[in-house]
Amino acid sequence: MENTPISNFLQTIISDDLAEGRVAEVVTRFPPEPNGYLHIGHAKSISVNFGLAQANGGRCNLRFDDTNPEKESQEFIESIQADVKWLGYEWSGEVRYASTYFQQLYDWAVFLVEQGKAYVCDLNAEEARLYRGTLTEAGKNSPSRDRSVEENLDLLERMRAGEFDEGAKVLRAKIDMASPNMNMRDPILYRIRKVTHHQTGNDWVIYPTYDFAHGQEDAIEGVTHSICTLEFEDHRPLYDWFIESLPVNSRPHQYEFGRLNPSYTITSKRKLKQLVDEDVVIGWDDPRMPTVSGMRRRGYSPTAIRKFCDMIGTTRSDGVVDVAMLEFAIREDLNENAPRAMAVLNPLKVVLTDYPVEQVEELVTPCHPSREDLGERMLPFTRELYIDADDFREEANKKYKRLVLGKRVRLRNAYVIEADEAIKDEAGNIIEIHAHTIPNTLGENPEDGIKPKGVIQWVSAAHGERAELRIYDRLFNHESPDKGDNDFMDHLNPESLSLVKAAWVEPSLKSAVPEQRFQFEREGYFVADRYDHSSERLVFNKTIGLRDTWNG
RNA sequence: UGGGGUGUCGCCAAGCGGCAAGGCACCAGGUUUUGAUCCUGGCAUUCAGAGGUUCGAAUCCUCUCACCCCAGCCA
Repeated sequence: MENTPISNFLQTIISDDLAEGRVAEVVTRFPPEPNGYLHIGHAKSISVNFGLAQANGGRCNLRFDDTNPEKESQEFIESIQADVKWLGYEWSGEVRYASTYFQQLYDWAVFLVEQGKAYVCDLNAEEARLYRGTLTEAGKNSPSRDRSVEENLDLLERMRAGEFDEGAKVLRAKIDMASPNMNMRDPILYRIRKVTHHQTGNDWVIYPTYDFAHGQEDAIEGVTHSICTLEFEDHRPLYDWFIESLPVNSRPHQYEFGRLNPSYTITSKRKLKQLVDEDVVIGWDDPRMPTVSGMRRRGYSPTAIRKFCDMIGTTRSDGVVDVAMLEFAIREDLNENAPRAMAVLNPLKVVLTDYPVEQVEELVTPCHPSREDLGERMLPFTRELYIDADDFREEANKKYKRLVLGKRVRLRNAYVIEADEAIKDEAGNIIEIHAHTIPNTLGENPEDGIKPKGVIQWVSAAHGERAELRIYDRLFNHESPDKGDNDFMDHLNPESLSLVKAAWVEPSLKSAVPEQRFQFEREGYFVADRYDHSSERLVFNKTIGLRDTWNG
């Protein structure tokens, strides 16, 4: 992958550290907890961490922060690895797990106890909350705070041995219950959880908390720049406290950046899970989901997602990014790289009355207007065709550039035709158009000088293929669905999915393979569904429409 | 109201004492067998606000205001 030059506050810090010799090699890490699928916000974190390592000749680890077995699973571990790979990144060495450091972490906990810097606390969760104080009032010391080192050592060992019930005891750091930073009020290092861990099985009944684990994991791996989001800023003093209190063999530093908030979307794992659990969407990889796997199924490319992350930059300010930028990124990639094809979503039959009944012309057409390397495909042209019902009107003003009775239009990549008659049923609905071709207009303008004003797509009625088209729109119709008093469930877009069960598409599409992307001309970008599409059943998902500046 | 942060065009974002990059969006033209693409031009006398320092401030100082995060044995 190309090393695009990055310029942001993190790169500045790294450049200085390298220049001053504070670090010899840049080591970062992407540390997801395997308790859900990756979403666009994670994609940004991945882009930041892997991107910085790449740009500075360093390395980036993939490390599962699996310190809370209750919420985690192997399913998520696998999906996360697949997503990172799909995005085009390669982690350094083997996949890491916080759980492989559990023994080291425990040894360090013992060390803190021996130093008189940690103690076993008997307060239950409710009591601990009361003792913690509030944002404006100092907390009170736990009655367990002054236990002897010997007693603490004994109790900790027995916690590990499973002698106590869940919640009965915790190990806490002895720092300062009056600290204005809540994280420093004797934070919890270990809690008792008698559950099977997806990696370590039943080896442990006590598990380290994020705070006690994260910085030490970084130190063990030699991470130099531990990059996370802004909400962890208050944890940095604690992160440093552990690193300075423990005999670790490297000195990582934590830096924070502002998390990504795209408009019209939510990125809370809890809320995304709710959408899945309540069947609002069909799963984590529903094409409407802002998950990496959802965007993949929707037709977004890794290139576009990475481009988007580069476009929005990395800063410490917290804002809402217009999804139009994401849409721009995917259009830019697909405009350049997606082969063109024709599809008719709302079919209206056209009979070319002057065209021989049995005749079939094989029109060889480029797959892309400027990319010759994308090849050609064959378009069969016949007497009966389908065009989109929206592309015909009995009468219209001059702004309308499609087919009108008595007027001409260009059939894309084929002839100019002129509409003669609209055939209607008893109810007055137009069911068929009779038209005729203008001679010698294949690749040429009409000889009489009367040029058609517009161009429309078409599919041969005799050769077209039926296809199911899934038309997606944004999942929410509110710019910030979950900000302030908003209940995101109140802002679901009822039209986020509409099915076109029987569109007509050009025959070349029969050979499309799952995940192949196309531009259906004048309609938008579509991708053959990753799971449901086959040559026997054509299924395409709409990724994004073409930019539309026509307000008529 | 304790602590930690952030405030530069509708949105994102450069800028780090010398006189406001860029992208998205938008608007106006041009090209065009996709009302797409592409091309050209427009789009902050002003940097949350008020004072101050300075020949000179978005950049330094002071105060004010707004918004975000923190009281999980979640991460």
